[in-house]
Formats: sequence, C-alpha cells, structure tokens
Amino acid sequence: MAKNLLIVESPAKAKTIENILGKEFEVKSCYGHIRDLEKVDMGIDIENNFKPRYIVPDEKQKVVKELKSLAKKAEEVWLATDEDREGEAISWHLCEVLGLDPKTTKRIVFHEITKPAIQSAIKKPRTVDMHLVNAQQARRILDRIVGFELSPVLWRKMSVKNNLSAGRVQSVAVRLIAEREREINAFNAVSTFKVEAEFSAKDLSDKNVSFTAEGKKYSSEQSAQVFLNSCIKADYTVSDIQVKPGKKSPSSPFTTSTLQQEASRKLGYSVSRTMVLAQKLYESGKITYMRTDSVNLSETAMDDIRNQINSRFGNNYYQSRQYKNKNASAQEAHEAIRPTYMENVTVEDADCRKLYDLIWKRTMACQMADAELEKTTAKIQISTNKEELTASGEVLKFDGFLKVYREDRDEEDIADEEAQEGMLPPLSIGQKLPLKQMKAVERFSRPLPRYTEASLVKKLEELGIGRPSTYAPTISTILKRGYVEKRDKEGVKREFRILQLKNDAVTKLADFETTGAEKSKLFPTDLGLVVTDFLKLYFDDIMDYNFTARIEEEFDEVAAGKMKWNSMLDDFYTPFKKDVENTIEKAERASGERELGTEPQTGKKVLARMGRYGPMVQIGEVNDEEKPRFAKLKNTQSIETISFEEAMELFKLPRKLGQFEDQDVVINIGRFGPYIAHDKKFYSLGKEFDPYTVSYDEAVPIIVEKRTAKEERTIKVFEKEKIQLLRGPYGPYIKQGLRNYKIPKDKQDTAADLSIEEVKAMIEEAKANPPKRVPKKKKKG
DNA sequence: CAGTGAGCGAGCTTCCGCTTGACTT
Repeated sequence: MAKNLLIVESPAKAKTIENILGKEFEVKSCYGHIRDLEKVDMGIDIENNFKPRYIVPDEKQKVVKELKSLAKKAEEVWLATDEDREGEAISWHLCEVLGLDPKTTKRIVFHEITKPAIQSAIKKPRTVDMHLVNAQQARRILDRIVGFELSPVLWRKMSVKNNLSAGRVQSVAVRLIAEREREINAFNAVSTFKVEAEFSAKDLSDKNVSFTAEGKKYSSEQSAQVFLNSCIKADYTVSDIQVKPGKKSPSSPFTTSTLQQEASRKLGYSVSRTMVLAQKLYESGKITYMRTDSVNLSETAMDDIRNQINSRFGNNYYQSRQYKNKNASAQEAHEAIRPTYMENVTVEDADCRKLYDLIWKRTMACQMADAELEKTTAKIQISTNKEELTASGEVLKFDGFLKVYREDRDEEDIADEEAQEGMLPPLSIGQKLPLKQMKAVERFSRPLPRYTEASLVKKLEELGIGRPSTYAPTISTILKRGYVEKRDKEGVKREFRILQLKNDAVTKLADFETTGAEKSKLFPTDLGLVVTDFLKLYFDDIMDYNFTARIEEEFDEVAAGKMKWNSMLDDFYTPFKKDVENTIEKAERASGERELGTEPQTGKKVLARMGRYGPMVQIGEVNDEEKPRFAKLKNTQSIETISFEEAMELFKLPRKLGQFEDQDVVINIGRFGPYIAHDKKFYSLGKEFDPYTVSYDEAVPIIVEKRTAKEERTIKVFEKEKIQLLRGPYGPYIKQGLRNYKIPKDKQDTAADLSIEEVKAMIEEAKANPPKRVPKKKKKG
C-alpha cells in the first residue's frame, strides 16, 4: 500500500504520472467533476444567498466510493486536478466528499506531464484556493439559473412543444447562425468589371510563356468598354520592376479549436469526429491532452522537436519559437496538442492516422524557420492611355516550415480579389510585350459564407463563449434541439459578362458560373429563428455577444477575492428574474407569423408560421367560419423566405391521380417523405419522383412493384391472430402488430410449416427473454 | 410509419463544464 494517494482528473494521466512518481504514490483519477447541483428547484437556495445543493450523481458513485476508501487508508492525499477554475472546484469537491480539510490538504498543479514538472510540483504544494472555487461556483450557478429559468419560458411561449432549451452558450451559438443567414438573405450582389491582360514573354530557356497582368476594376460595363476601346492598337511596355523579399511564418501549435478547424478544412472531419479520434490518440499515449486552449509547449517537447528538425532537415530549418495565446479567455491548464514523442511518425489505426499526421506536421512546423519569398511586381504602360497594368509573381527562395506544413484558410478569410501568385518570366524595364488578349470580366461581390461546425467554434472562441470540452457538445445540442441543421445547398447558375479585346477588336461575351452553393454548412431552422428572435426581444442581455465576456470579468474579480460570489450573483439575478416574470406575464405566443397575401378566389389570408408540428402555411384563419387549410413547408423552405406562389404550390397536395382497382390513388407528403396512398396502404415515393408532378402511369407500377415485393417477403399469414411470418434481411421472423420476434435458428428453414400454436409459443419465449436494450439514463436530482 | 394545427393541464423536459464508458443493432 502506497503512502500517498494522488488524484488527477483523467485516467490516462494517472497512469503516466504513476510511472513518473514510483512506488510511494498511488495515482487515481476522479473522471472530472464528482458532484453537481441537484435538479430539484434548480439545486439552488436562492433565498439563502444562492446556497448550492450538491449531490454525487449515480454514475459517479462508484468512483467516489473507491476514492473514499483509498483516501482513508492513505497517509497523505494530494489533489492534482487541472490548474483552472473547474479543476480547483473539483479539488474542493473532493475535499468535501472525502472528508479532507481544504485548509491543509496538499494541492499541486502542473501544466505538462513531464518528470521535471511533476517532481517540482510535488516540492511546492499549496492548498485549495477558495476564491477560485467560488468563482467556479458562481459560474456553475449562473449557468444553471439561466438554463433552468429560460428553458421553461420557451416551453410556455413557443408554439412548438418539443424539448426546447436555452442557455448562455447554446442560445448565442444559434444567434450567430441565425444572423448570418439573414445577412445572406438580405445581401445584394454588386458587380464590377476587372481588367486582366494576358501577355507573352520568353522564359529562361527561351520558350514563350504567357502571364497575366491586372488592371483597374470598373463599376459598369460601359466604363470597362471605354477603357478596352482605348487600348485598341496600343503598345505595352514594362515601365518598372520592383523586387521585394517576403516571408511567411508558421502558425502556433494546435489547441482544441484550431485542431477542429484544420481537421475540418483539410480532412473534412466534423468537430465531434475530430474529438473522438483525438481521444483515441490520447488514450493510446500518442498525443498530449486534446481539450486545451494553450499554445504552450513543454521544454522537453521543444528539445524533442528541435532534435527532429535538425536531424531530418538540418539546423537551418530550425527556429525556436514561443507562442503566446491571443485569447483572453484562455485558462491554459494544459499544453498545446502535440505528439508525445516526435520520433513517432505515424500510428497504426487508419482512422487516427490522418489526424495524427496533421498534429505531427503542425508541431514540427511551429519550430521551423520562416519561408522566404521574393515578390516581383512589374508595371506595364499602355501607349494609348494613362492607365497602368500590374503583373506580380512570387518565387519561393527557401521553403522553411512549408517543407512539412501549410495551413488552410477559411473561405471567409480569402478576399476574392486575391490573385494566385505564380511565377513571372524574367522581364526588363523598357521591354515591349505582345498582348495576347485583354478581358474585363464581371465579378460579383459575395456575402459571408454560412458557418461550418469548425468556423462556428472559431467564432465562439473569439467571443470567449464555451470551452474546449464543450465546443463539440454545444454543436450537438443545437442540432438535436432542431434550432440548426447541417446540410448542403445547391447553387444557382448566374450569367456574367465578359468584354474581350483581341486582334484589335472588342467583343462582348457571356459565361455562366454557379453561385451560392454550400456544402455541410449550418443553417438555422424556422424554430431556431423564432426562438432567437423571442430571446433577443425579452432577454437582450443574455443574448448579447459580450455577455459571457462581461461576466467572465466578474468571475475574475471573485477569483481575485475582490468580489463576493453571492453578491455578484444577486446583481445578475434580480433584474434577470424580473425579465423572466415580465416575459411570462406579457409575451405573446411566438410563431414567427408572416402574411404572404390573400387567396384570389376567396380573399382569405395566406399565412406562414410555426405550428405545433413545425413550419407551415395556412389559408384562412382559425376564427373564420370555414376551417383553415394547412400545408407543411418543405425541408429547404423557410417562413422568412417563402413566396406567395411557393406557398400556394404546397396546397396542391394531396393529389388524387385517379382510380386503380376501384381504389383512389393519392399522392401526399407525410412525416417520412412523399408517398402514394392506395387501398389503405402506403408506398413511399423515391427521390426520382416529384410528388407535385408524378403521373398516374408512373404511380401505378410503383404500387404493383412494392406490393409484389412485400408478398415475396411474406411466408405465411395468420389472419385471425394478426401474425405474419416474414422474410427479413437476417432471415425469417415473426411480426405481430408493430413488434418483431425471432424464430429459433433450427426452425428457420421450415418456417412455412409452423403452426399457429408453435408461433405463439415462440412469441412467449421471445417475450420471456427479451433482447437486452440500452438502459435509459436515470434522471435524478 | 404516412395525423396533426386551439387551449387546458397533468407530468415531463432544461443549463455548462469536467471526465470516459460499453447497452445494442
């Protein structure tokens, strides 16, 4: 039995540290927080100065029990949870639960899992910092109050009745997506005509090569035309050449957020996929901790990286760099994400390999030399007017870090006028250049792109909202609640004009481009838009992008001992509670209703709004004598953008196509997509058919085909008992009502011979031994 | 599997931030 018990948060860390500390120490993990606020009455006694009521959740009972018994036996307990607000609180909760005195129990911290770091930490233990703990309690309690007071307001005031929620982080995340969508919808593209001239010149091996020079942008076709006309029969002369050195520097090593962004851009991984793979790499000891906001590297790591660079590429490729975090909200309890050993070049698991490669390369690059460039800019004079053309080229003189890694950029950071700089042939001042052609090409301004999961994380991090451990779960939450959808959008074709000067004549051409196409982007749903508008109207403070930053400053004050945590909460709660009460009393039920027009035949109002089951359009109002007609919006349609014509189109369903075998053939769209209804049976309509145009002659064969397919699946039917024997993909099975039961393996071949008694016995048998199911999460507290 | 659309009220849901685990198809 070891004399000392040392507790950390992560079990993978526990193992490593135990190896470092040796026999004197038993190192255990508490798996994160061990207590939480109970759920009854928010778990907070607001009247009594916000006194929290903590419980140990069911899933933590086992760990806590084990730690308790180990703590009792140990001579000394060391609390080595992470050095940040949450980590400090975990240490305090451990004291409370294990019966340790927070005033005397040894609390140690380290930012890296290396021998020197841990050994020196052991030499200077401190005690739990109660100010920091109180800052965490304030954070926890505020989040609980916001979430548990706002969500019920939505349950009362939204026309949709599923499990809605609101919170300090998720509601602002949805707001970002909602506002971006509206910006895009309101965007008016402006076009300009950009002049590009193609010249030819001899390269070093005396071969003719062509290169492009750029001219001005003209705001109208007419002004571009005037310019091109003025260039007819002109001579072009190189008037100036500037050569300037340039450099590029590597990016800082990965944090959770930058890893998610690069894995998204380079590998197309979703934020959660990146985290699952990173977790695997971490657990198998391949990389350091993956939930971090720090760009710091340990000294051991720096040495390791330097040795690798020197031995692989030579020391001219090495440049020592210390990175500083730009983010004010960073808590830096860990290192940056890096390989544990740089000599480990790859990992076996194919899924993890790509991500590991990325981490390895980024880590190498961050300690490598700048890439050195030479930028050449040549000015070209036009003999017939005063304008000038500019040709620029870039030559890589020394690759430096680019040898291993090049960072991708977000769509929104790429300015559309930015040219891809290539090589220029050697040019000299006074050189005459033959023009191959000159064009003025119409280019449209573009709105900001919609968020990807990763670019949303980037934005949230910039705003200081959310933490490395919550980026992925936050995205899952807003998707699960139906506030946001991840999908593609087809672009639309757009014509653009080209004026071309060639062989001393200007001609007008046109071409097409696709615009507005999006892949795997986040779109707000109508529900997301309605909820966001509602919350903004009544809870402007919470929805403010700077709300988190503001309260973080107050948490810092609490942590510094300059402010009492409960009076801070009181300052927040008093006005907030008033807003909640006012909203419950005054706010109308929110439905995002929009009037689209009136039906010509009847003069009835046509409305788009949220209904109980989602966005819909309706003709007429509930108070009218006649009941209104309703129709569901299509997936890609929105209350905000649907036109009157599109709405009327939706009322063309259900369509009666005619009769087949004396029964109506009806087309409609249901919960699971378009279907054909015939003789009380339903046949889904494949994607290749449009329910609005599919014809009788197309529909009937589908009915016949699906019916025979079903018959072929049917082995036997017991009409009276409503039991069927069916052939499924895994062999024959019994179907009674909605439930399926298995047929024992030895009877499967002769299923057709089974009697009703035998089948009933099988059902009883199957009911007695039900297949094990996922245990539902117990709700407690 | 293919319905619905108003309002009432039972009884339910809900937050953010730490950590992994192991139901089954």
